[in-house]
Amino acid sequence: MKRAEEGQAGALTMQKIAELAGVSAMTVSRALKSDASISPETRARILDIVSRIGYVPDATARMFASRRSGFVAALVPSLNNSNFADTVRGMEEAFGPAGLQLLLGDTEYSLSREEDLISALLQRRPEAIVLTGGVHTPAARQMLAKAGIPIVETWDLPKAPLDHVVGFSNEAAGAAMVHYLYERGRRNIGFIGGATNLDTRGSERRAGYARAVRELGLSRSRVVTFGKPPVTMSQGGEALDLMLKQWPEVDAILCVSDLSAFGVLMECQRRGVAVPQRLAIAGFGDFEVARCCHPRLTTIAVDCQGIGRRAAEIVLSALEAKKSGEVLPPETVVMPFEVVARETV
Amino acid sequence: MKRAEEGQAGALTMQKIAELAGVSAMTVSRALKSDASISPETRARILDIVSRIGYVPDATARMFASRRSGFVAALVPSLNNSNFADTVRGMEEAFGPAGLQLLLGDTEYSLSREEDLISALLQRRPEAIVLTGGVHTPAARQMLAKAGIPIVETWDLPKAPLDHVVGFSNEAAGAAMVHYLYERGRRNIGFIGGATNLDTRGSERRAGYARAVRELGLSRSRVVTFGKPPVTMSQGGEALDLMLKQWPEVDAILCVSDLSAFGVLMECQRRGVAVPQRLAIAGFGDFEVARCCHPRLTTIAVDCQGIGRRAAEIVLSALEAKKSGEVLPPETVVMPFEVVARETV
DNA sequence: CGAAGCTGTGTTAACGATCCCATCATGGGG
DNA sequence: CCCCATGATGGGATCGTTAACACAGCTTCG
Repeated sequence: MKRAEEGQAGALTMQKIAELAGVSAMTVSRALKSDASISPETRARILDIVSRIGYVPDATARMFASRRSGFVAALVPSLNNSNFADTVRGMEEAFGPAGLQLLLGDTEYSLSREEDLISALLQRRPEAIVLTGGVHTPAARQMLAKAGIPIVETWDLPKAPLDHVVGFSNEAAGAAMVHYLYERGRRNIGFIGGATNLDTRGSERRAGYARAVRELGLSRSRVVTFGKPPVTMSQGGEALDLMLKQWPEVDAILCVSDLSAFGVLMECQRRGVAVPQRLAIAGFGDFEVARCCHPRLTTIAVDCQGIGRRAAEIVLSALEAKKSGEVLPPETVVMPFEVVARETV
Repeated sequence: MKRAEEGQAGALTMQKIAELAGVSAMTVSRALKSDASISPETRARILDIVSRIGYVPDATARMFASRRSGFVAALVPSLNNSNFADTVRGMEEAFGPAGLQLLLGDTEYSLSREEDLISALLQRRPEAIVLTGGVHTPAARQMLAKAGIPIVETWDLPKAPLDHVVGFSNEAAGAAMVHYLYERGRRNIGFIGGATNLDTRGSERRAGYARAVRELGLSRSRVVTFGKPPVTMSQGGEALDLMLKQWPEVDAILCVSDLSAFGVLMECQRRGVAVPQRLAIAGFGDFEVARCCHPRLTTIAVDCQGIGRRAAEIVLSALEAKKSGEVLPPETVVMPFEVVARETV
């Protein structure tokens, strides 16, 4: 019964096509590959039959026979974040045409969840894996090393990379924004970010803030941490309250992301705090909301999609090299970031 | 060389484990399944060896041998949209524990891209497929019917469902918001949405708007369409300009999503248009930005994550039924939506 | 003109797990 | 004491495709 239904599709196999075309299964297989040696006439005849009868090759069997899964695993802290979604899109753009399927995992900013996902995804024998960030559990590092596939860490510049890297220095970005605020005359600069170190990129930005404040000889650092990542817009607003209570003299706030910066901005409007006259606000990530809100948010722009695209290109060339037995030496691509001056500073 | 590296992991097979444990490969297989008939001692001994030596079963081979892929395909119009990202998260929460891996595809609001993705994903022999919306190309419908797997269409209530449905009436939602605006005394209500019919949910909402305007006997409908989906925040602002030029008397605007509504709101602030006194604004989707902006956006809330979770539950029960040869009758789950009154109306 | 190389195709043997059935103990009931 | 049900394990066959090699028929070139 169930068999019969599936029979239509399930029974269709290369062998059947081969019989219809009067060739061997192998020839059908060759007809479906672009680079195989087969006469144009035979290929045309087979492809015609294939399309007319609606045969779809079984990718599972192909993977199994060729020992190539056609998968690339990618882990992001959150899919519900336009920056990472852009990176995923960049990867898809490059992997799709190459016939590679992206296996996505959402770590929810948790290293242990990352470890679980790595172990689960490795069962699928991906041909490469793209990670976000440079911090992983020891078990995860071990599994990855043992997997023997190209690895790309993104969005960060790890001290001890596992393999390839496509990222930028979040620490430098944080410092750069402090310098920008300083240039614009701000002297009492605060920082709002997450309460944990789970978002390592956020922690790096905070470290950059602290370094710059020290370097510039500003009297003290004013840091309000709030909530687990991802830090929400609303939490930005709540953090502003704490910030103003503790350091009423603060005249500029650097936020871990545009989302929290937006929350701060809206809370300022509710309280009648003049932005940027009384308080300057800076974000990170150049989210759409930062370009559109009023006043427009000064922020740091990164080419998120470019990170994904570059990561994918590295994976593709590593896989290409692997065909001829080579192993590409680890490569680190440093992506630029840019302070985007708008209206909140 | 390359072989040698992979040798560590690649050479490990059930046969090896079986030899080490002094049993047959079949017994190792049983030890790794939870419901197989095997003695507790044997299982414990095998599992001990497995974990000590770090053997990871090859999911590809398992898929192939058991004719079960462990995949569920899911197509969304855009990953970079918090509503759909939430739906994906809802699915992941339900599929993960069930050992199913989500294969995600991003249709970019294009039916032909959806068709391509369906054809590509079907090669992976997913056990079920979750789609967004109820409109698909004829070729796509045919492929899906032929695949003989459970299908769930989400985020809409298709007239002719392919199989199961978890959605709500976008048309009714659009109409409901018009009625709400009417109750609040607005009589000159406009609509801002995308210029194409690619976003079928958006088109439905517009249809609901048009119907409600007619029903309420409002003099005319005022529709500004702008850009391809996804309609951005900035496009909302630009559309406001067109709206005010064409119909200066408009006193309320219903937007296809919170993102465009937010763009409208910000543009109002730049122009000094008082919201809601002079102009009421309503959005759709209850995005975080709607909850956090100032003034807070009146919108329509849907349980996006719940849609994903319910869709996954239906898939799981359909797969469960399939084991015993049954085919579940098509089920339609209507999710509620709710007008969330805030400060822009 | 024969050796060598190329092209197009077929044959065979995997790939690594699971399925189905057979087999062998073991123990309880007649 | 024997028979049969039950539980635990093993032995092949098998899933659909591709890799590797074989080979026939041509062309090319010394």
